[in-house]
Amino acid sequence: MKESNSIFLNGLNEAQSYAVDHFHGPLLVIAGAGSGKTRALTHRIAHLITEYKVDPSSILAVTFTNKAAREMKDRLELLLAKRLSNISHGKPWSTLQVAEQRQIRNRIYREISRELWIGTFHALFARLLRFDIDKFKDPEGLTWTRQFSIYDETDAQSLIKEIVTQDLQLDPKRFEPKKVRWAISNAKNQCLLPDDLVKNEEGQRGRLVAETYRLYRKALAANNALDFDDLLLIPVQLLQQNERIRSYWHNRFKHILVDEYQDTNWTQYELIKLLVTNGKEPSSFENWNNRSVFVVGDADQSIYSFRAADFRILMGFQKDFGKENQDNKNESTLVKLEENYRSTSTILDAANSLISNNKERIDKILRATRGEGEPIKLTRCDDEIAEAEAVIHRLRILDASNPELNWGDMAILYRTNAQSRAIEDSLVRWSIPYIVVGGLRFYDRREIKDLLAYLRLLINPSDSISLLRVLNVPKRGIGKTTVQRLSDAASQLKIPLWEVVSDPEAVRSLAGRSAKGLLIFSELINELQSHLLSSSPAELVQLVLEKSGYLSELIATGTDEAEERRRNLQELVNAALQYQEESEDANLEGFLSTAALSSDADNKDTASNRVTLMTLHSSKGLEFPVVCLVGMEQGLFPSYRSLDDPSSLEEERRLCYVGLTRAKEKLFLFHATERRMWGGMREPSIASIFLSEIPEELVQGDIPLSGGTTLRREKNLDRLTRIDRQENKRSILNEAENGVRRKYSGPSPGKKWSVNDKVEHSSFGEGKITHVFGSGEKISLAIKFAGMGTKILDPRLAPLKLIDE
DNA sequence: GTTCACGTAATTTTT
DNA sequence: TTACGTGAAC
Repeated sequence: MKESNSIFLNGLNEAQSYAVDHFHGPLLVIAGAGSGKTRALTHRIAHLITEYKVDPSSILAVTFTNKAAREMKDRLELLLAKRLSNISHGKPWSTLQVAEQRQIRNRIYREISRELWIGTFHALFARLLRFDIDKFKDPEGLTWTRQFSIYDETDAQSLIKEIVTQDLQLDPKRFEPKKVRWAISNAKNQCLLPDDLVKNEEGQRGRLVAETYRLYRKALAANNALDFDDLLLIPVQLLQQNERIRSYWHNRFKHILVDEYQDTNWTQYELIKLLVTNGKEPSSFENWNNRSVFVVGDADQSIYSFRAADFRILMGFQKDFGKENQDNKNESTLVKLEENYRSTSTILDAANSLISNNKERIDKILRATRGEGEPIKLTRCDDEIAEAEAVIHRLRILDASNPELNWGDMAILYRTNAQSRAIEDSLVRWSIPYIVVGGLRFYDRREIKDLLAYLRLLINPSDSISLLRVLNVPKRGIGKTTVQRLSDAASQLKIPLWEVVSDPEAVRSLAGRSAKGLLIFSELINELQSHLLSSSPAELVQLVLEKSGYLSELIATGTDEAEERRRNLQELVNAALQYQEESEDANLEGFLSTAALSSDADNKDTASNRVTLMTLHSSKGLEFPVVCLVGMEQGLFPSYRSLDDPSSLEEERRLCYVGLTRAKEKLFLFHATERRMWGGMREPSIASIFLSEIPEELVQGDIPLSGGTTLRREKNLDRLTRIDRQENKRSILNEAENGVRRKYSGPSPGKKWSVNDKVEHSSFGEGKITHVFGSGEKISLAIKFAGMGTKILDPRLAPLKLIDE
């Protein structure tokens, strides 16, 4: 069946090759950071199609982000195009004319990539539901149609708030909608229904959460809407209850690949199981002919347990799927990719050492394939402003002294989004181009959400959340009291709000003087609906913009802000056009799904040469030659919520591991001794425990930098600093040398604390100093206490005594 | 019905 | 420090 010497096995190491060539049955690939995981995935798909003659439409590949999906598609297309170029033109891809290349790409698209299902769990199963949700039979009789809306977090929360205040008549201050929403989301991600929650939950509060969950589900159905979690949970229920549909998808998807398997939750796991075994117990599932499930992950990079991900699913993979099969066929179900092609050995040693402090993990190491590189540099700063300046200082030195490095090669990573602000200020001051990933999503801008709400309402008039959003936008003189009266009527009659709004009789009798606006509105919607079948998504966006009066209102306002909004809306038309180009059967439902499920990180264009700012979470799967990791402080990273919970602390440590392993060449760590949390309050902070878990010999320490006070004075000298920037690069380099020299010229006055000293703490007992951070006034110590682990303490405050030997 | 001003709460991480 | 929700004035 298989031709030997597949070109897709060339250039792979033994483990990668084994993974790519695996055909029948389950396989778990433990893939450390930078071990060529995406390479294995794309080569495998190409190999399955070309060597094992697998039909592309029977392949399902699940990624964690849309961006990863796109990258996988692109790389796969290129692999296949190169092969086809050799076969059909007899020459390498790079020597082909542009027209020939395009011709090949088109052919690959038509015959292969169009057929593949590659995407996130949410996107793929939303697609499945667009086929089959009308066949779903809910035990409580709830129904949805294929035109369902997808609610984002805000929509979901307002629905829950309505239930809490209106239906349950509870005080939203005591029974917070946000927390309830979180509890419900958690339940859904563990495959639990309201009834399961009733059984599990003890006490008043738990029962209220379960009741809210039940009502929320009912409300979603009434709006013909699903939240993100439903996109996974409803398919599970549907596949469990409907044997015909289950068999169809089971027979269709013969080869399933899951990336970032450590971050799957139990609902996603259930989906995989249903598709792979057609609902049978996985351990007794035998029929692996021409069928595989191939999961790739790294338990050390599991960072989404707050979203109900559970890396024990990864740890249990071998036990779950076909243990007997393994014995019968003498086939191993595990392969480890441990050779790292990304980072210097210094960076890897640091990461390996850090992660070895975790107890719960699969044993695995990263073997370096590259040179030692430079030491990691650690900088202590006075506060977050000084920290930002120190980071920028670093980047400027690099820019000046390494011609091959571009701004686009550098990334600044942080624990929380709020930390970006101080850094952005500094970047602006030094006129360094940058991009913040993961801030406000394009699709979350007010004007965009307004327009999308119109579109959602057009295809799904039951969607009252969308209706309420646009009913009086732009202003039509429809106020709160009118809306309340109409809503009351709708809920008494148990019909969607739209049916009241669109009934002229009802409007006249209920609305009084806002009747006119309401009539205009329902006429508008009716007219727009008449274009639904004949117009493309982009045309519909344009139509809504014009006919609703949204555009003319913005033009009339004439402010800069209105102009910005107008531009964004134009961008939405472009987004719709792009969607139409990219998808075969473009329709409005599809466009709205794409909009709902896209994230800011997906839109990051790697082409532009800018410094990247993002959270550690969004950095997963990426790599940069230069990485700056800021805010390495107890309470910030690790987050204060994890400080007294060992398993959350382990998750924070994994997050740190992810951060460190993003760096290819140069890694810089920063922490501040004082940080403005919110408002004007400054809070002292001590170095992160993670810093003490990186071997000291890999780190070149502390360059003292001028503090916040000096910088604030400098703000007035903005012009001067700009001039400074124009100066030749040597001055910047001198500055750097000075910085380093300062470190060595000033021996620490707090000399009495040094590494390996034995100390006694009044409550922790005897310990040994493993790290000294800073010096003089700003000193803190990492001390390893017997049986207590390592603590970071400020010796000026902590009851510590030096023990002489 | 609309607008504006004031008070209060918030900071983990995201499909 | 900002962003949001509430309430009272227009």
